[in-house]
Amino acid sequence: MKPATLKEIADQLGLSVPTVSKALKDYPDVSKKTKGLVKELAKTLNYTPNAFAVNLRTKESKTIGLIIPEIVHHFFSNVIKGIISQAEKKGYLVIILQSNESYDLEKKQVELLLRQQVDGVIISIANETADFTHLNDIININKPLIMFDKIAKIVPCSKVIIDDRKAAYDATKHLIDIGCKRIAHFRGPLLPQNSIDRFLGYKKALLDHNMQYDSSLVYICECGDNSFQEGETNAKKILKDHNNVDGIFINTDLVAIGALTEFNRQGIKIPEQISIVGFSNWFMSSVISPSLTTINQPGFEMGKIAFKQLFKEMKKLKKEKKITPKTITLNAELIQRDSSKTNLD
Amino acid sequence: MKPATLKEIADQLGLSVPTVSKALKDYPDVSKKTKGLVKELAKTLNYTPNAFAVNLRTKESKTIGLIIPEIVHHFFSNVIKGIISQAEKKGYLVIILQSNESYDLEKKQVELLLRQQVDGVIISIANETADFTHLNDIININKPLIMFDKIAKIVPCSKVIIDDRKAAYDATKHLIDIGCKRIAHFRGPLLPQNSIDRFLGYKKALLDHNMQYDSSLVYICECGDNSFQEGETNAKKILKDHNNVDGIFINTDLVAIGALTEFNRQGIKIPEQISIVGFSNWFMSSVISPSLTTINQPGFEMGKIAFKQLFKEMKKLKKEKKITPKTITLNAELIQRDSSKTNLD
DNA sequence: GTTTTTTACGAAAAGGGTTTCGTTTTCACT
DNA sequence: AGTGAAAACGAAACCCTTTTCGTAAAAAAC
Repeated sequence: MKPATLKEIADQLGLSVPTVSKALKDYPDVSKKTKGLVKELAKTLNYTPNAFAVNLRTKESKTIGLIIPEIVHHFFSNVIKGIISQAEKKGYLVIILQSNESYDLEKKQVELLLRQQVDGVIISIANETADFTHLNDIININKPLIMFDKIAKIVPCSKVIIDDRKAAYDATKHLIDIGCKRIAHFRGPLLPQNSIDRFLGYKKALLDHNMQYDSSLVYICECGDNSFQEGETNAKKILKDHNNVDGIFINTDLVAIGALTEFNRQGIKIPEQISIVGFSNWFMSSVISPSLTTINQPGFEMGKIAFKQLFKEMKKLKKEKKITPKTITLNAELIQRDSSKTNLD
Repeated sequence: MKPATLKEIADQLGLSVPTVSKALKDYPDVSKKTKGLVKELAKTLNYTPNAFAVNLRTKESKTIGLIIPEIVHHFFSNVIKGIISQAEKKGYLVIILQSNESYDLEKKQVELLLRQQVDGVIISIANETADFTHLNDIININKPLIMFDKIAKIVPCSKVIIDDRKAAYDATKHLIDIGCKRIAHFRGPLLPQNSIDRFLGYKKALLDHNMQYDSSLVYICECGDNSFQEGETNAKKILKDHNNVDGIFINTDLVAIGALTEFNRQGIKIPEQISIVGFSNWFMSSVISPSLTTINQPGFEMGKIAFKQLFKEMKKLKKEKKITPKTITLNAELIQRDSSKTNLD
């Protein structure tokens, strides 16, 4: 059951290969009669063009690459879903790779994707990544690159993000509004832009409302594989070190849920004694008890928009040489739940 | 910055294209001196072979396809991770598509993958899928196919599964062992083999232990996008219809968590009044309260093994024509947590 | 010094399609 | 009948690499 080729169709009809090719693609210089014959035979032979040959000629693979730090992750899997759904509509397939938050892996994977001649790349960079030559390589061979969520400002490509600083500001302000007097922050790693921005938003909200910023109230989490445990650990630490904390803004939901679990275990009342606000709105957060106040990070939409932008740029690069990078900022709203009910009423 | 080709290297060194090609691949009929020159220039020009041309020649894409019903899903994202991690080791890339539990989409996606000439396919079929010609098509063009989790027994390909019937039997027996007298079952849709098997395991456990099987205690869930809501709905129903139920075995964790949430809301004590056992061991299940007793379904490992089997078959099909399908059954253990503590002590 | 073997390279075909350009055929118009 | 244009097709080049096979030059054997 070998797939049929143009040559076979041509031979059977006494035509040449180019004519058959053109007939199938409705070129104007093929007669209607011939087109009919060709298309009919193509159908009965179940002809599909050999993608390898087409790719070689057209220099397009109709495939894009996606690199993310972690697949088993509510936010990222939503992004994947958004990208795939949109890509499918436009006839593109998506190759997914996982960097495991490792710079070395990320670099290798970019090379892999370029070798496989993907038409474009979408990436959320690893926490470790501080050197961006592998990303600039993509841009230099004139392939479009889109960064989302964890981006690097220096890299001259389009980006899809939320306003992390504002969202963090809102989250912290919410804690202030409900009466928290001493607000801690579990921040993410030092490098990623989004964890920096969330920290800055937290800090600014404090200062804007005449509250003291105390660096000893800021705990760092790796936010990697064992985020949940980090939440538990830091919850223990904070109870020991700062028993007067009455609010915590936490960099990501999974850590927040870990902390919440530990507080529950120790009999600390949430939100009466400590209010908690997470970040990302994992599905889980609506289900645990108490349910978690958090920032909704629209993963599915980010994925869709990231692909749409990539598609635009792929199209544009066929005609022109340069594209002007664009940064798209999506809205991220606070979702108020039980972990931060006001104690002022 | 166009990538270098063999021709460019050949021209610069005054050699022919075939010689350069052979030099890079250490053919014995190229002198050491020439090899040295070629490899050096290849490095400075940053040569990488054009994948399109290689694919066309070798008829391999070093790419496999993966079709799953839903990406935002703890079990499936773990499978994806397992497959990708293993594929990367062997130099394969993975194209992921999502069927959304739709037969039509699944069919189209198989066609897409075949057109893109993937070297093999791994699939967990949609709930809707009852016709398997699209899958047999893959086998007929002599490409290896692996089914996992949601399989179809009729399709002559290798499969990676757990023993759903035994696992369900164990889950139900656990409920019997801790003293439940009237055990309900929230089952999955009617078609998928695994939801049938789980139902049969439930039934057999009842009969083996002299308990009456009552079909009115079996509720059907679609287990699709709104599994959680289905859990809530069915929990409400069962409270109205059968207020003497004291144990439920539920087809999947997400539904179980929905039910649990509803019971919590209505003040039903878990496990004192009703014991619950889920299926799959989502991460969430260990975190909610009470934590959920469940069956651990090893997604990551299933993914790894599925790819390993696919790899074996891809290798084998290069030499021989036929492969003999193999079914690999993994172990799935009961994880006992708080939603089913014994009330017999 | 001639024959045989080995070494080192290149020509050519193949893989399957796309696209440009030229050629033949057909038809319309004077 | 003669000219010009339009219609319908095919030759050839191209995309880049791989592999078989043939050949020339160099080395070894007699």
